[in-house]
Amino acid sequence: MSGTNRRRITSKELAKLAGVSSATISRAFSPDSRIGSATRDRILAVAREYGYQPNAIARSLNNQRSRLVALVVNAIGNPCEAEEQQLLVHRLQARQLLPILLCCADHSDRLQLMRLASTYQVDHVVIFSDMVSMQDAVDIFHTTRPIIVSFEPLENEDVSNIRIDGALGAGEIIDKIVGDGKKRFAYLSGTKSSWIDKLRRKWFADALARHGLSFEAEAFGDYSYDSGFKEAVLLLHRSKVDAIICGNDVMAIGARDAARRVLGKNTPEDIAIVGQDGIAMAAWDCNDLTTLSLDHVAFMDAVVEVIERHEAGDEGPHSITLACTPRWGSTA
Amino acid sequence: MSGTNRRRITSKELAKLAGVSSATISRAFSPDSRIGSATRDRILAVAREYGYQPNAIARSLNNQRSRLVALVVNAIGNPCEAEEQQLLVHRLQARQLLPILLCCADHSDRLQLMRLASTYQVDHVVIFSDMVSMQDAVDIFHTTRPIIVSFEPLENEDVSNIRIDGALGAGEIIDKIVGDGKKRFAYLSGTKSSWIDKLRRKWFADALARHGLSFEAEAFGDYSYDSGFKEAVLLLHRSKVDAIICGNDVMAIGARDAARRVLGKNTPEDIAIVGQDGIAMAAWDCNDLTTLSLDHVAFMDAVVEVIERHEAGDEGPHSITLACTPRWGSTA
DNA sequence: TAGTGTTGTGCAAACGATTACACAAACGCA
DNA sequence: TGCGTTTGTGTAATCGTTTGCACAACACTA
Repeated sequence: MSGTNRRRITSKELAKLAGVSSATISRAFSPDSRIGSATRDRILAVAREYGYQPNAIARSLNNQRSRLVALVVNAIGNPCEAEEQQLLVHRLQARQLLPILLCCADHSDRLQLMRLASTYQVDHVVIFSDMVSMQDAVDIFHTTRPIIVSFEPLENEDVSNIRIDGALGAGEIIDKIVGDGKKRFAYLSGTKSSWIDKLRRKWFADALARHGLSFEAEAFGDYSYDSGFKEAVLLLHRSKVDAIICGNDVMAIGARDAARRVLGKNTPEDIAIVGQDGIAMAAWDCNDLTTLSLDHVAFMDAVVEVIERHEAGDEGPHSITLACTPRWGSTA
Repeated sequence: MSGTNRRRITSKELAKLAGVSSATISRAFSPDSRIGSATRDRILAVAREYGYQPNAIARSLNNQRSRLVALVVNAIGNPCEAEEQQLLVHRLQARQLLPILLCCADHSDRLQLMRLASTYQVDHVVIFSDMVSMQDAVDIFHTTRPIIVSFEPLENEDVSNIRIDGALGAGEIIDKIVGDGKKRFAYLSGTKSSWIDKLRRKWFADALARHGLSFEAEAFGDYSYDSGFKEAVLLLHRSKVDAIICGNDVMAIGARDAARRVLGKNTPEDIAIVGQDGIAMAAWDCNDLTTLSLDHVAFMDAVVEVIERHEAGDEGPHSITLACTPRWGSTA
């Protein structure tokens, strides 16, 4: 049991040791199957002694269920995704499902990566990344119904989705800032290409429109602190805005630091700064960010609920909508 | 090709369609195997047409290599681990290895989780978590030689390891702080049980000893901002320390906020605060933390190097040591 | 032209489990 | 006692690949 035995013992070998057939070994490890309880106990004892565990690969081949889940994400380093992934991974583990992580950073070949994962016959696929197209996901994982995290109703009826809607929350935030006397807004995007980012921007743009306002300036970062900092400096040098809505919290913190350090502007008096995501860090004393926040726990609960329905055989497609709500901090 | 076909086509079926045997299909997908290039091209064309990809589960069963890697971590939410994992996942993906994430947060049954992963016949195991004992890891993954990230030379000769040594760097930091006139030090631990934390503490304690000093106070958090904040408040209320060494950067930021907000003490004049890890956030303008920093890129390069040696058949065990160096910020 | 490689392909046996089917033993009941 | 049911176990097929072996076709060489 202790020490390294290079080879793992197989059910057939264990069968010989326990004086039964390999079928009986298998039954000893399946909770509800016809087997004498004395036999099962004996087998489990012998199995423990020799460190036997059924080979999940062989089992998957036979069952046609791998109990693997592909998680397609942009980046782990991004705190927002990290928080969500943490929650999701725990929920999966509790259900004896193992997550395979696919990280779609810019340089990697996302499609090839997804194809590779799909050859492992994953039982479920959760797409968090807005860098892969829905159609690609459906094509590549054509045996599982993917679960897509989206920000608008989907026209494709082959995917289940979790939809996130921040229109109302964005409205509340804009109302407050306009009420405080700010008039000149800028939007600092997370990426140029992301359709998620475009939608988030639209929530705020629509809210501004109701006040007869619109974004006077735009900038594009990459969701990182550094890009938030740099773009905010450029933005504030070239236009006289008094409010910046940022694509995520991390960029908002960067923008806040830039305003304070480079231009000597304080929040919320001189300039209002708003984030999006509602990561834990936003609530830290040194940040205390006003942000359009998503309840990550509810979010991941929703994902797991859809997974469970799929597991139960009800492939839907299912759709769940979650609303974002403001977190009021001292930056706006 | 587009649209959802529930069932995946098998090599035998494709063989029929292409007018060859399934063995030939297999050979078409193995880079160097005896097969006519005309046949291969034809098969690949037909395969593309029907969306065929060899089943990795079946292949793994036959090959005895799954190309799966188990990553045993404490938590993804922790920025330090997230940064490292991000780097590692990319490197694995580039080598067509897929990571399975095992998250050892407090409540989950770590051993059962590792046993589950081991049934998937993972080719490699990387243990980042100090919540699992080395012996458990070796026992459970007895067919692969685990790679352990450790902070001291290991006596167990069955594991490869990456050893992290911060003794020198800690010395530099302590020298500087003592040189600045500070005399009363506290250590704010990440956890009570972690042996990693104990070793990190020792680096600083040894350095203090060379100045004839020692830690006057201790506190225990859980590596989170909130715990850093809370414990620092308690610590500063019950003792008159003028320097706090923290178990990680996030706690250091919490402690800094607590000192500033609750007690009105500024760094580095009133109190010196030091972190450990060297996460990206430490360098943000709003933090500018002095911290004992590890080069995460070099760290993950080392992990991958060991994996590659194992893949090449040289199971070592291998050991690589990395040193931590100070990052000088404005908090100490 | 016969002899020797070399190439390309198919057959069939693994890989390590699960499970439908068959069958013997044990049991319940009239 | 005899029949029907339940219980426990074994046999063998199956899941979808890979690969050693055999063999035919072809290309060289002498």
